[in-house]
Formats: sequence, structure tokens, C-alpha cells
Amino acid sequence: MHSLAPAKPSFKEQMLAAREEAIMESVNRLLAEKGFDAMTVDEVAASVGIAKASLYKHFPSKEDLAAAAMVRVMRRARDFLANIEPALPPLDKLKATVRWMLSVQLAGQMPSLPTQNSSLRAALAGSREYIDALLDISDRLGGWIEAAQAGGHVNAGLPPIAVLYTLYARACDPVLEFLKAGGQHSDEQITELVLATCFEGLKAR
Amino acid sequence: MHSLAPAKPSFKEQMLAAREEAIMESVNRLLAEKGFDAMTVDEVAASVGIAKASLYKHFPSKEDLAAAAMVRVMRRARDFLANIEPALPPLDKLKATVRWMLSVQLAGQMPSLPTQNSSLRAALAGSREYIDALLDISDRLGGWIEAAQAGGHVNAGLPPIAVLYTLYARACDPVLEFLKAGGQHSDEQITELVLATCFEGLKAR
DNA sequence: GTCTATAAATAGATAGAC
DNA sequence: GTCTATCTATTTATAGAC
Repeated sequence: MHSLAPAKPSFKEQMLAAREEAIMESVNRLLAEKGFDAMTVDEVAASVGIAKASLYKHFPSKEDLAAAAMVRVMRRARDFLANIEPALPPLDKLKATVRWMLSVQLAGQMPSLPTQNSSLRAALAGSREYIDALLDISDRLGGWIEAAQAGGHVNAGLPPIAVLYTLYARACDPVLEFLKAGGQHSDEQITELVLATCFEGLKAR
Repeated sequence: MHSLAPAKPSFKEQMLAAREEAIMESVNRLLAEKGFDAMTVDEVAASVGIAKASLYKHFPSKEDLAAAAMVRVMRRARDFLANIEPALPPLDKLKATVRWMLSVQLAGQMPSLPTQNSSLRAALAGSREYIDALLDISDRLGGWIEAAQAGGHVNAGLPPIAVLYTLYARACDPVLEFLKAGGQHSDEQITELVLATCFEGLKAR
């Protein structure tokens, strides 16, 4: 009978996948460092160690290149959420999610979000995979937020959408970069500080 | 006797100042919308309504142009802080500061912060006026933060520098853009939501 | 100082050999 | 698919007349 699982990749396909993985890694790092507009295709090619023309054999445009990297991050986020221990209280699931986003950013692999009228925005809006992953993630987080509010663990006076956006914003929180530049705190300390300010607030309790 | 006050500006000087003011306004808006890298000098010139070459008579480079706009914002921030009612409790001074930053961002006049290794960063680091204003602002806010912590109004477990950065980060908080795009909330509501999450945190109290 | 026109550099993207 | 070399458009910046 026919299998629904993907066929075992050939050696050639594995090589290609590894190459594209290397490209995505570089693109994510450059997107994190400089953003879409400042990132040049020449830099990407140099960083991967291939010719620019070769890069264009893999991805038809700079937008597609960056969009693929964004899709990859979104997929990983979705996978992370799907594997969170279901028995955890909703609030802890939200904290685990933020912790994951912070770890990705500290690893220099969180692409900075595209500016308002960027050509990347249009590419993402037209990417089925990106939109699907985003909706999937938002649905799951939204459920946890409402459950946490119902349980009295998250401020019920806040619209769930505002809570969702506040969590998303941690993925590009400049506080991490600032504190890291200060050199006074370890990655773990920075993570705990941002988590604390996010959930506990600045005011004393 | 000689006066220490600046001389009354001539009509010509006033015209020049008004022109440069218009330039700064456009630059701030474009920096807020697209960031330094995506903003082009052509756009600035078109937005102001003068020729590009004329722009270069006012500012020697794109970096200087953007840096001048950043300095202008920093000066305004410093002036705002200097005029906050001294009798207010430190925590309320901090809240008023965040409120001001949010209002500037909602007005589309808060330049997005330059990316890590941007040429703008170097220009700002070399700008005496920018650094002076930044230090001035940080000193004043730092004093209020420590006072608020000593008074038990701000979480004393947080390093003051982390609190300072968290406040600074509100100036470029993407939550405002997200909520504004949603169209479900007024600017006032958005302001209160961000203020609440910042100071009260997401967790219920 | 403002303008038009242009230089000089760099970006994204492609041609064509291998 | 990878490479070198190149095209085309755009960008920063400047020349030179008024």
C-alpha cells in the first residue's frame, strides 16, 4: 500500500536540505542583526559561502528568502507550542512560550519584525504557510490567555488581544539587546528579568 | 551690558528655522514609518517639498539628517522631564514619562531605534548633543526609579537599569502599532492598556 | 539656499559557461 | 546547482547655474 509519510530523502535531497538549512540560519541571523531593509543578498551569499546567483536558484527573490526564514521561525514556534505539557496551568504555558521566544532572540535567531510598509510585509501576507502558522499560534495562545483570565491568573481587565500582542512583542524586545550590551547580566538573568517585568509589572506587589 | 540670552532671530533666520523644523518633522515621521535604512533621502526631499540638493545644504549626510531628528526628540524628552511637577510621587513621574513617549509614538513622531550595526548608531554615538541629552534623561529617570524603589512603589528586586530600559522600550513598543491596526481601540485606550501592562504586569493582582 | 542634472556607488536580479 | 561577469534600477551625494 502507499504510505502517507514522506519518502526517505535521497542523499542529494539531504545535501540540498542541509544547504537550505544553512541559508536559513544565516538569513535569520542577519534579519535579527540588521532587519530586512539593511540586509543585502550579497551579505547572505557571503555568509553562507556561495555565490549570489546560486542563492537565487534556491529562492526567487530577497522577499521570498526572508519570508522563508520567517516561516521557519513560525513553524518552530508552532511546534514548540504543540509540545508544551498539556497538564501545565495556562499561565505557565504562556510563560514557557515567552521563555522560548526570549531564548531564540538571545541566540540571535529571531528576525526583527518588518517595518510598516515593507515589501516583506506583502510577501508574508501572501504566504499561506506563514498565515496558517500565525493563526495557529494565535489560536492556541488565545485559548490559554482566556483560560488564565477565567482562572483569575491573568488580569481579566485586559482584552485578550492586548495580552496576545504584549506576549508577541517580547520576541523583539530591545531590553534584551540593551541588557546584553551592558554586560552585567547573564542570558539566564536577562530572561528572568524580562519575564518578571512582563508578568509581574514594574510596580511593587 | 551684554545679554546672555540669545539675540532676537532675524526674519531670515526664522525662515531657515521653520524650514529645518519642517524637515525634522518629515524625517521623524519617515523614521517612525520605515526606519533609517528604508528611508531614502529622495523621500525626505519630496515630503518636505524641496530639492534633494537643497536638503544637503542643511545636512551634510543622511546620517546627520537622521541624527538631527533623533537629537530633536531627545531634547524634547529632556524638556518634558524637566517640566514635570516636582511634587509628584516618583512613580507618577515615571508614568507621566511613559505616557509622553506613547503619545509621541501614536503621533507618528517617534523614530524607530536604529539597528545594531547601523551607520546611524555611529553618528549618534559621536553626537555630543545626543549623548548629553541621553545621559541627562537617564540620570533623571534613574533618580526617580531609585526613589520609587526606596519608597516601595517599584519592585526593588529589579535592577534600576532594567527598569530604565523597560521604560525606554515603550517608546518603540510594537503593541501600539498592532492595536492601532486592529482598529478596535482609541489612542487613549491603547495608552492605558500599555501603561497597565507595563506597570501592573499581565498577572492578576 | 534653491534648483536641475549628473556623478558614483551599491542594490537586486540575471546571463551563460561549466 | 555553482560559478563569474554583467545588467538595470535605485541610492547617496555633488556640480554648477541662478
